[in-house]
Amino acid sequence: MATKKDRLDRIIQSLRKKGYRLSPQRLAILKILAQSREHPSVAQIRAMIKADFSTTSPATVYKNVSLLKSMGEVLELGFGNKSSRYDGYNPHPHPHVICNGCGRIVDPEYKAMARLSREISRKTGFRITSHRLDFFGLCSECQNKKKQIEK
Amino acid sequence: MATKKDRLDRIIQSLRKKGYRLSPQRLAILKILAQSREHPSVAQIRAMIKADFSTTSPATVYKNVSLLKSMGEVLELGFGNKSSRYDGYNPHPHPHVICNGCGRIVDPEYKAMARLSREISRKTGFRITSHRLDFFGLCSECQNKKKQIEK
DNA sequence: TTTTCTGCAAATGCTTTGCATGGGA
DNA sequence: TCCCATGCAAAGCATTTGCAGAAAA
Repeated sequence: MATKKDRLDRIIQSLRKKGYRLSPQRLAILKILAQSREHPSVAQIRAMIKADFSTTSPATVYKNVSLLKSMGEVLELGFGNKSSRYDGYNPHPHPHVICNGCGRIVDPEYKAMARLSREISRKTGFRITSHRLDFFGLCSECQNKKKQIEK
Repeated sequence: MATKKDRLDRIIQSLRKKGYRLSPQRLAILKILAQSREHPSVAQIRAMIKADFSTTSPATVYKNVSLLKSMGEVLELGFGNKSSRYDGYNPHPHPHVICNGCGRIVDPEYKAMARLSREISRKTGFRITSHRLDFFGLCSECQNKKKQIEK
């Protein structure tokens, strides 16, 4: 599947065009964000590159994530207390389903948000520019684990 | 309209039943949360009671909000960076429309979330227990202010 | 060589916790 | 009187910022 590589290349071109450099650390972070569907946190990104770059600081990861966010190449999913998760695979607003057990985040199929957004705009008078739709619950694995414990 | 008072009384009864006390500060915080539709932050609540209780600490407001949250009487709207906003008027999940200009939060009418939630559950295998739907944009007043500036 | 990037440490901002004092019931 | 609640101060955490040295281009 060429899509993932295309996405990575696109971001790399965009960085080059704007005069940013491609350090090995930046490239590693970039690959994770552009190619994984895991919606990783900064700590998770840091853990994933630890084998190759053991001294990479949280600050470096934060700075790179912020840069990509400001370029519109990464979507931040902030939560009240827990740390933010990042989506560089699909950086445009879309629904997320979040497991309260294991913390995994998946993308369900759902296409009707644009229509709903227009409806809300009409009802409230707001000019709506973005949205956020999250569902919280237990994934099937965590449901099973819970059943095991209850036995 | 008796609804607002009813809601306040209901919470007061619930607190009494559980052995919690009704300090004047707690009552003031409670009134704001149960009766206003402003979705205030802790800082805003503190500002609103300042005239009557000038020495009330943030900790006290946080403790009261947390207590009401744990009783299911207040809904917390957490954001990534900004401070949380609280809804004690309608503590059950419902859509919010948030102005990026002035920070106001309003409740649009929308009833179809239960159906959507079931659809997502079927598609993903999650057992969904809660959700969050936010729209971001500019309220009509902030749209007008923006136009004034652009002239 | 120039300028950006990294990574340490310090700073920030919201929220929570600990604890002595105050005050409902 | 008995505990719970308040409010100060300190601690916690995620994130941001400052800066000197490292390293892309």
